[in-house]
Amino acid sequence: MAADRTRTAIITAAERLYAERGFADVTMRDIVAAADVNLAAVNYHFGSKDELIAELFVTRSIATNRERLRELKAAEEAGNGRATAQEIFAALVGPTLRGCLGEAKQRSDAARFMIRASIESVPPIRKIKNREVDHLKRFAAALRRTLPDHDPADIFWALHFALAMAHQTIRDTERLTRMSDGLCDLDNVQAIIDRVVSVALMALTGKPARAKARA
Amino acid sequence: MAADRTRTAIITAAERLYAERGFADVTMRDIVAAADVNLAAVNYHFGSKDELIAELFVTRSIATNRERLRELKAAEEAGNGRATAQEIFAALVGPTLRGCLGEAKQRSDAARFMIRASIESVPPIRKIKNREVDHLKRFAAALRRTLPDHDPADIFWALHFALAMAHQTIRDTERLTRMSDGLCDLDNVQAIIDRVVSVALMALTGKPARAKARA
DNA sequence: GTCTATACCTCGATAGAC
DNA sequence: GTCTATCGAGGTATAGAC
Repeated sequence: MAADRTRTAIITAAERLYAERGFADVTMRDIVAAADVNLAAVNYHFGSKDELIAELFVTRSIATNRERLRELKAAEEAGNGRATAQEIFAALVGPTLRGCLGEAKQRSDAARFMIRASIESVPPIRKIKNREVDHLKRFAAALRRTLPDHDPADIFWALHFALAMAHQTIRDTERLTRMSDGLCDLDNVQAIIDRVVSVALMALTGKPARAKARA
Repeated sequence: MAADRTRTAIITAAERLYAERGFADVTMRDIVAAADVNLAAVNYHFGSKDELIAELFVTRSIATNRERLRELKAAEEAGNGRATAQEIFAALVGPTLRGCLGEAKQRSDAARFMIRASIESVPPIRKIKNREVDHLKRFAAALRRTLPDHDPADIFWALHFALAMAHQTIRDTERLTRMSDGLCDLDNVQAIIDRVVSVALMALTGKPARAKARA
């Protein structure tokens, strides 16, 4: 239990510092100072700096992925086993976008940490993302159930593009704001989700999205 | 001239090593050993490791941006001052995708370096990318000339999405391949450009792209 | 099993000789 | 311009206290 306290203190301090200052600027000595523990405690509990970062990222990723699957299941149950393509894309990009965009003031350390992870793409996190494939295959499978006549390759491309748009929007919020001189509204998260989903749908079907597929 | 030789040797060796092994695994001592120069030479000629990386990236970026603008101008001249939206998007994403995708064996160090830069997004390179805004505004301006009745915000969103799709395709080639079990063809670069452009167009106009706007 | 003090090694940077 | 020597910072490893 004393062990738990130290471990938790490290996790909390590390997530906060990385969220605030990014991965490049935070050293292990910074973290242990903030957590008020000994330098060697990080290696004892996590093995290495990279494994600490990996654990932080995995914890938050699991939460996001769970929320994605929850939305997917809910849509499938509401549709008697078939979600609409629109709902599937929304389940994929909605949780991430809702977590990372919106009013900056009230953002949690967890949300800001995930934004950093997206922007800075440090080696331990890259390795984990490469294993995200199985999770994505579930959304591909859902789309194939809904659109059995579609070319499977087009389905994968559409998923790939949906993720691309969502992640780049999180990553390059600032560039989009500056390029558009503030014209692109990045506070209305639902509007952004709708936009990404609608483009992903068009990528898939070659047609503009109908406003509402099901009430 | 002796100075030039040293400087060039460092640049060549650094680009090759970064291309081969990524930024995280290559130290300055690796670079100077490969270039057969003294350790202090890097700091003398470039100031710091980060400035060396920045110079490598800027050099290659300028080449890409020049090619983008060349394509844009060519299309505008062919269209008497107005390029089609299709041509504008193609000018934006074509040079990058042609440089970074396609047959892996014949990829130059320069191309592989740019792929690494895209994937690993190391601090000095992030800083430079943030100044890319002026370049993008030229493409926004071209689109506004071609589509004067469109909502400007939609134009910026479409440009943002086009870049997102292109960069993610370069960055996550492997994930897309694995997710689709090899079904998505990443060797046919022109087909990928067409796909990205067509989705960007739909994002902009809300309609599927016509096959050829102008012969 | 948990934690601490401390030493080690690699890396980027720099001062000063040539 | 180039080189040697060395410094400080950062991540890691270990020996031993509790």
